[in-house]
Parts: sequence; C-alpha cells; structure tokens
Amino acid sequence: MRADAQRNRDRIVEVARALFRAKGFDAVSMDEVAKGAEVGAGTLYRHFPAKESLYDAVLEAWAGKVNAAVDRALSLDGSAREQLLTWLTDYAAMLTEHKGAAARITAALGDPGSPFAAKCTTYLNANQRLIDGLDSALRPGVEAMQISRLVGGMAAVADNSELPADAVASMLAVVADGLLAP
Amino acid sequence: MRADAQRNRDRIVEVARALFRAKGFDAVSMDEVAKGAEVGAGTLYRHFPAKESLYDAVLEAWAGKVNAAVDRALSLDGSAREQLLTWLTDYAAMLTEHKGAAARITAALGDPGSPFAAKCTTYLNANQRLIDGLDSALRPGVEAMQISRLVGGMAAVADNSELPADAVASMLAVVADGLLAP
DNA sequence: AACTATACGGAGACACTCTCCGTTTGGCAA
DNA sequence: TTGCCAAACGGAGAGTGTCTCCGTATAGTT
Repeated sequence: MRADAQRNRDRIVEVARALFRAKGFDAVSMDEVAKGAEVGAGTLYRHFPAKESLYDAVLEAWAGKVNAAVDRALSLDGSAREQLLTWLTDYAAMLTEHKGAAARITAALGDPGSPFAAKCTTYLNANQRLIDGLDSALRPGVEAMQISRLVGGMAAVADNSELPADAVASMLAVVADGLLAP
Repeated sequence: MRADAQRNRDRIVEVARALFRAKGFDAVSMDEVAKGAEVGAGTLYRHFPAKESLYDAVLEAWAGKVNAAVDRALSLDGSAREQLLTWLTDYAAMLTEHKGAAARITAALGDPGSPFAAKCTTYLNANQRLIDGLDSALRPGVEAMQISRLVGGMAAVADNSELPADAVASMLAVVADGLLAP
C-alpha cells in the first residue's frame, strides 16, 4: 500500500472509532467520517466498501479482549456459577461497549459472508472453551452458538434500551441459572 | 371521518399488512405502500404520521391475542414449568410473526412516547398476570419487565437469524429454567 | 526527469422518509 | 338539485443517507 493510502486509512479508522463510540452506528454518516478524516467519499469507500466494513475495522483490536476474558473467568477461584456469571457479564459488557455492535454481531453469527464473520468465530470459540472448561457443571447439550445468541440477545436489548448495569445483571443471572445443570 | 378517507385508510392498512408480512419492516418502503394502495404519499402520511405508526396499525388486532395466550397457559393442566414454557413459546411466536416486530416492540418497552406504547403495556400486564398466576414457583424478585425483555431479546435474535423452531425452543428452555425458583 | 500504477476527491445517481400546498370531492344546508 | 366549504387528496420536491464513477493528482520506480 502506498504511504499516503496508509496514512488516510489510519486516519479514517481513528476518526470513525471516535464517532461510533460517541454516537452509535446508525447516527454516524459516512460523509461525516470522510469530512472528519479530510478525505473524499471515494477514498473512504475504496478503503471500506461498506459502512459495516468500516465498523468491523473499528472493532478490530477489541475482539482480542474476548479470549482474555474467558481465560480470566475460567481461572477464577470460585464456583462454576461464579465463573459463568463473570464471563457472561464481561461478554455482555464488551458487546455493549460500542452502541449497535451487539445486535449486528449477533445477527451475523450464522452468516459466513458478513464482514463480522471473523469476530463471530472468535466469539463462538470463546464460548466453546468456556463450555469445555466448565464441563459437567452446565446442562447437557448446551452449545456455543446457543450461549452466544442468549447473551447477544440480552446485550442487544440492554444496548437499545440503555439499561443500567443492575438490570442487565439480573437478566444474566436468569440466563446463567438456566445454563447450569438442573 | 369522511367515507373516502375511511376507505383509503382501510386499504392502506390491508396493503401494508401484506407487504410487512412478506418482506419485514425495513424492506418495505412507504412509496411502495402508497403505490399499492393507490394513494399519494401525502394521503398515506396524513393517516399515519410515521412509518412506525403504520406498523402499529398493522399489528393492531394481533396484540389482543396476547391475553388469550396467557389465559391458555395458566389454565393448562401441568407443572409450573410447562405453563411457563407454553407461555414463553406462544409469546415468542407472536413476536416473530411479523418480521422486525420483536426488536421494535422490545426496544419500545420503556418508552411511553413510542407508537407501540399501548402494545407494551398489554405485554407487561400479561407477564404480570403470569407472575401472579405462577406465584411462588418463580424465583423471587422476578418482574414483568424482565421477562418481557428476556423473551423479546430471544425473539429478536430468532427473527434476525431466521432460526428454526427447535433452536428457539432450546433457548427458551434455558430462560424458563432460569426463571423458576432454584 | 519521465513514467505509470496507485490513490484521490467530489459531483451526482439512487433510494428513503416525510412535508407543503394547490386541487378535488364528500356531505350537508338551502 | 344546487352550491358551498371543510376535509381529504396527490405528487413534486426538500432533506438526508449510502455508494459509484471518472477525471485528476501523486508516490515510487526507472
């Protein structure tokens, strides 16, 4: 990539990150990003062929936190319920960190063609590692996809309605108890 | 209301119902509805000041089914778990009957200014009746809003990803077990 | 210094929601 | 029946998005 192209790309992602964090996916226009990064619309769209691709680039580093979170939960010195709840809470928090991300990523869970496909795989693997780690404490037949959807759905609701942390926690507690073996 | 206005309104709702059912909220344009009902855009917007108001009108009758469903569940001859699961399943099925409805209604749950406010109240009341009916079988402190959000979130995920019935059922089973007393 | 692949910018095509306002019409009163 | 006017109509177009096209500029190489 040419040096000017790299510079522009970096600046675009930086500006977009700030805007998305402040206003959420829908409320940010591509024009706004282009103006902020001082590039033309054409340049913006050559780097990121769709708005979702730009969003994906913005979330890049953040996806790496997922594995750290599952490690942390599994290494926790507590009951299976505590470990599970820790992970679910962290997981939901990461999904709601950027407004609009939870619904988008959860919707993409089964779609290999989505710009978020790589992130979905990361998530599913993390949940699988959790299932393996908690082993027999979970109800039989629980799958990674199921947990991803359950928590993704809760995170999307929390995000949409801007719920306080305790409302989210009480919903996650219900999900956690449901996931543990009867 | 003048007779021609009534006729137009009825035709608009009828056309919109068919379109929304077939394509979902986002994929239907107001122009399309106007063309289909053979009215101008101005007429459409006089009857329904926003697209969501039209959607609300389309869902009108359907909201009445909610109370019937909660009655059915409570009068069921079975365990509390069976009653709860029956209701959650019916509830989720009603939310996913129209593409896009689950996410919209769930997002409106705490917003009295939404066009869906009346429907939200109906839902919340239905869940409250369920809580009263099941009484001590549920975990302490469960609220109607909580159940509405939990199931609304699941329904939204199911709707977005077009999940098969058994995938939805397995998620609802987790939620149901979580809601029952430990 | 010349050359070319690469990248740039911004006008504008296209799709949407929603508004404004001149025109038409249903329903009533004389 | 006729005349009136409040109520209703229709559609052009304002405003706001996403994304494309293509003539122009420039980085990096020879």
